[in-house]
Formats: sequence, structure tokens, C-alpha cells
Amino acid sequence: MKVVINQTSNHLLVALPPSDWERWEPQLELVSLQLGQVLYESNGKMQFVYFPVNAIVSLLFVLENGSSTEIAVVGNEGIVGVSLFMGGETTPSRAVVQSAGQCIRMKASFLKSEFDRSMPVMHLLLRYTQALLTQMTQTAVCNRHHTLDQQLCRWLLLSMDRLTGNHLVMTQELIANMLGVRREGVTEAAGRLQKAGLISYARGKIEVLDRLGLEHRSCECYGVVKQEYDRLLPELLAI
Amino acid sequence: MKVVINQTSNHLLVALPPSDWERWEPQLELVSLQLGQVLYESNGKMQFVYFPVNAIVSLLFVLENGSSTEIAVVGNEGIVGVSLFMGGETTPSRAVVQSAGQCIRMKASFLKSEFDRSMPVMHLLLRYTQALLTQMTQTAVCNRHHTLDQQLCRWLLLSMDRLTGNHLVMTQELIANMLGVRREGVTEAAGRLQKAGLISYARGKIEVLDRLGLEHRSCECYGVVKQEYDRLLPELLAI
DNA sequence: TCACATACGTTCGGTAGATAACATATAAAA
DNA sequence: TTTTATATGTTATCTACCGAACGTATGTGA
Repeated sequence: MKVVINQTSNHLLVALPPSDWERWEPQLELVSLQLGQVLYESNGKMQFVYFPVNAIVSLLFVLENGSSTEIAVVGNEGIVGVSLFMGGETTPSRAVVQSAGQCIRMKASFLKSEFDRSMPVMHLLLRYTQALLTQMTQTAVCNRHHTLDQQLCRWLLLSMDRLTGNHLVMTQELIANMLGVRREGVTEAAGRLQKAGLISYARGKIEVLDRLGLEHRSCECYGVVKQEYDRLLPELLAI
Repeated sequence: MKVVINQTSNHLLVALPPSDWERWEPQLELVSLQLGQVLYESNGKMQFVYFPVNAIVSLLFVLENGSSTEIAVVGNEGIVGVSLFMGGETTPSRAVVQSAGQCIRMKASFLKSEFDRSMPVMHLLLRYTQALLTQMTQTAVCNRHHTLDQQLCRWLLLSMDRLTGNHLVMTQELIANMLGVRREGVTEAAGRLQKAGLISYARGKIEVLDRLGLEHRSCECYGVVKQEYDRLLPELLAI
């Protein structure tokens, strides 16, 4: 089954003027990504940029001792590889596939030239980057001030917003890496959420049972991020 | 005594092509900022952008319950108000003067039009934003993984890099707000640094006695951020 | 079907930092 | 000089999370 690439595959592409889209279309390529696949290594060269379709990509920051923390998550509302057009040839963060699926990819060099060529493209990408920036800063605050339970709720909600359906394939071990905590801590927090009837999970399969309940149990950070995405990228709402 | 504005007042301005600088110069205005002065309120309109000369500005994120965390610090290597050209009319973060001094300010509307008009200006500002982004993400990781002692060292070093001399006017209460911890915690951490002979302080006046010692006691985060600034903004090194 | 890896559960200290309630010292103001 | 506000010091209790060790399910491949 050949999956067709079109503008509605990714919300950023939707917002593209037709004249730009015409040039872009032949440059796009659909790729399937596995869970755990690394798109960018820390301080590595970026050959491609990725527009997630139904995959989710995590931006992780890895410390010298190996411990890591997720600083943002990108789904079909965005693009992976913003530092390319921001000016650094490399990213300080690692980009890892958090939920397997498909992405549209494009040569880094092409995006760079398009960024300089078309003002609408530039402004769209910068507007997205600003939203991403909000997510990063809110994560920083959340790391400092909120409990693991709250952060887990936030994380689940941000992930679910980028998927269709209520299911997520993700072990507690991986969630722990994302949140920068121990696996045992996630087990306990997830256990509490399950006991409260908000989620159910088994061997790497999580199902959200009570989305509103999760929102109530989450810290304000989820709402702040969501609101800023909606404000800056109203095209997300139109779909 | 009239202080003259020139290109060397701020490192970003240094990197400006002469043709752009000519247009900019008449639009610049020197302003003195007091400790604690708020340049931008959370989600407030941005009338001006600021190029610090010898002042330091903190970007803070304030939670509903009033607790806050610094997500980045801007000195004469940068500009306060990046979200203006990134596309949001407002910032989600609050900008507060962390160290009194002077800034060059410019009408927000002027910078916005210049950003679209001159490619060198655009690329320079984006490159700076990328460095700022690194600082923010590193802060997020640091909040999660490092001790208060380490974070205090990092914070002191980042501040000292943006000042001339070894002195900093800053109470422990304010530092606590920046780091998002309790004042008592800062008292204890600062006491340990003082006992180790790295700093001395008294009633809001901090002096760094052993800079290298601070670097050793700090986490890797300081080095990572500094390295990325130097890489992305080599003009900082030239001065 | 049996071995084995994977995912999750549980428990027991240990610790950094939170919360709270005071004590003390110094600068500024009256 | 006395008062008052500000800045720092200290201590006791509490809690979320860490580190480590180990136990228990469940899917998967030989």
C-alpha cells in the first residue's frame, strides 16, 4: 500500500502557500521510523529535516553520565530540526522516535535554501519554533516545581495530542528516560494513575481511559503549552 | 556625563554590517535600568527590545502559585525580546533586570521591519536565538539532575561572564527566586561556597574569589552553554 | 514446552530539598 | 540614637525521589 504524501499529512505543510508547496512536493519522501530510532545525535550533522505524520519524536538532552531529560516532543504539528534554519549546523539535543510511525523527510540543504527564499515559509517555521520554545521553557519549570505524578500526566497528554486514538506503545523504562527519573518512580506514579482509573497499561501498552481526569491531575504546564500552540499556530485548530 | 552609544556597546551590534548600523543608530536610545525592573510581563505586549550594555536581564517563568524559575540570562552578548521576531507578539516569560545597568533600546516595530528587511540581521538574530535556546534547554536538564550547589555555581558563572569585575549585587532571596528554590537553601549553599573560599558575600554583595574553583564545583551545564555561545557567536570572542 | 528476556512490582534505607519557625546581624530611617 | 526594615543564619521535622536489590508476571523463540 503506497501512502500518498499530501499537504494534510502534517499541519505545518497545510499552512504552506500553494506556490511553495509546488516546489516542495517533489523534494519530499515518506519514511517509516521505528521506536527508539535516533534521528539526530547530540552535536551531530543534520542531513534531513522531518515532518512527523503519525510518528512522535522526542528531543532529549543527554548528560555526560548518561542520564537524560526530554525537553520537547514533536508530532504532526511540527518539524524536527529547527536548529538547522536557526543557524547552528548541529543540534545540542538528541532526537529519538518516541512513537513509531511515518515522517515526511526533506534534504536539510533544500529546507535551508527555502527558508531564505520564501518569507511565508520563514515566518511559519519561526512561529512554530516559538511554540516549541514555550514547550521547552515550560518543561524546565515543570522539572523544578511539579511532582512526578503531575509530570507524567502532562507527558501523557502531550503525547496523546499527537496521536489518534487512546493507545500509546511505551514502556515505563522509556518514560523514565524521557522524564529524567527512575523507572521505579514511573511504576509507582503509573500505578497511582491506574488505581484512579485514569489509565490502564500492560507490558508497554498504555491506554488512556479518562482524559479529563488526566488534565485535572496534571499541572498547569500542559494547559500553558497547549494554549500557546493554539495561539501561535491556529492552523492546528482548523483541521 | 553622556554615555555614547556605539557598536561595541553590545556584542550583537558589533556583528552588524555598516549599512545596517547606519539605519539603526538614530533609532537607538540608552536607558538605565534598576534592579528588579520588569521589562516584559508574562504575556504582555512588547513595546521595545533591549540590547544590554552592562545590565543583566533574567528571563523568568512564573507559575500560578507565584513560584518562579529563571530559564535564561541575557547580557551584553544578546538581546531581550527574541519572541518578537519569532512571531509571537507576546512572550510567555517575564523579563526582569537581574543586575542594574544600562541597555540600548529600540522600538519593537523597527526591529521587526529590520528583521524582514536585512538578511544579515535576520541570520545574526536567529543565531543568537539558537544559543539562547541551548541555554534554556540546559537549564531544564540542570533543574532535574544537579544539586543546588552546582546550580548556584553555574548561575554565578553565567552572571560573571556578563559583568566586568568580580562583584555582583544580588541578595540570596533573589537568587532563590531565579533558581526556583527556597532562600534558606541558597543560604546554605552559599555558605558552603564561602567556607570553601570560592566566594564571599555580605548583605547583597557577592564577590567571586576563585573563579576556577567555581568552574570545578559547577556541573557540566555551564561549560556546555558557554561552548555553544562561543561556537554560534564567534564575534563574542573577538572582543 | 521450556528457557529466557522483557516489563513491571515491591521494599528498605538514604538524602536533597521543602516547610516552618525562629534567631541574629547590619544598614537605613526616624 | 533608637527604631525598623532588610539580609542572613540555624534548626527540627517532613516528603518526594534516589539507589539498590530482588521478586513476579508475561510474551517470545529454541
